[in-house]
Amino acid sequence: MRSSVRNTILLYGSAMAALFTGLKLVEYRFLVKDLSLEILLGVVALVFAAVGVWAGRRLSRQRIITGDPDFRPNQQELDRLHISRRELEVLEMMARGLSNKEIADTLYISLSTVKTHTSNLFQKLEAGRRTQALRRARELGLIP
Amino acid sequence: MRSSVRNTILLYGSAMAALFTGLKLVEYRFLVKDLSLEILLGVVALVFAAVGVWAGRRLSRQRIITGDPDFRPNQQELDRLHISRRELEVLEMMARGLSNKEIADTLYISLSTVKTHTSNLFQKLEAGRRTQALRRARELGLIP
DNA sequence: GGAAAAATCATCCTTTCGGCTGATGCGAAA
DNA sequence: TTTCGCATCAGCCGAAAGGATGATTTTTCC
Repeated sequence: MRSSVRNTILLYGSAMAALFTGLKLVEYRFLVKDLSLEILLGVVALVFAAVGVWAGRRLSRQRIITGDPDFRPNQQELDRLHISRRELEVLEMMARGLSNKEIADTLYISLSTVKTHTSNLFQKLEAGRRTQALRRARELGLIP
Repeated sequence: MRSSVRNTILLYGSAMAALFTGLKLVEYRFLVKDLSLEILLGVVALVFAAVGVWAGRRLSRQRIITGDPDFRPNQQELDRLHISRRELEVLEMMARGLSNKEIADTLYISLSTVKTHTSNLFQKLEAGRRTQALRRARELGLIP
């Protein structure tokens, strides 16, 4: 697991533990009667669930559908050019008009990583900028 | 005629007149025998012809073929969006992967003018960057 | 288990892009 | 003659893109 992801999980785990401990202390210290134990646990459960959903999505980094479900990239050209699965994902995002930052946010990776992928793509497609890369990718049948 | 174009023609005209006058002076002053009059006139003719070709292209600013001779842009959409002839030309250049500077050099206009056209195109196509504009233009059938 | 490929991330720097604002001239139509 | 659309041009500024260089970790395959 990438260090930044691990750090994020550790950070959130610690934060959750601190929050839970704090709530427990509040419960013991003041013994608030109209806020029952069930409600407290419900709040904690909600917060944990939300964080879990976010962490789960980040860990899985599911592939975003490009919007043309019937299109299949030319596997032969992909193999010939040695375009990896991740590079193709970034290429599809570019084809949708996304900026590098938007691609990073969508795929839950850093801006630096996106720039590495786009730079590698430019080399493989013999392009110097994204409009050229997209034109060539379409000619080769890599994107719709 | 734009002031910059007029200035260019005046500049070249003056330069040509000065060159011709200078050659005439050289001819009278030294009477170089091994360089006949015919050769001098030939050199002058070549220079003038080259400049004339360049000036002629610049004045006419002929439309550059995009490379898909069978494609016809959707005239209905062009009219509906009020995309002018020049804006369409710039759009086609963008679709070929050219930078703004390259478009300016190709169409013999300034970088500022290209930026004005691309900005207007973005507004009409409801895009914020050229990859979005190109995607939308293709969807509307404005470019191949 | 080890090697290679893939994926990830960072930093620095230059160039390009794009928004904003402002401007002038030409040609056609009213 | 005036108005309007189009084409042209400029400058400033911040953001984004892209090249170069370097690095570590994970995944895959032998």
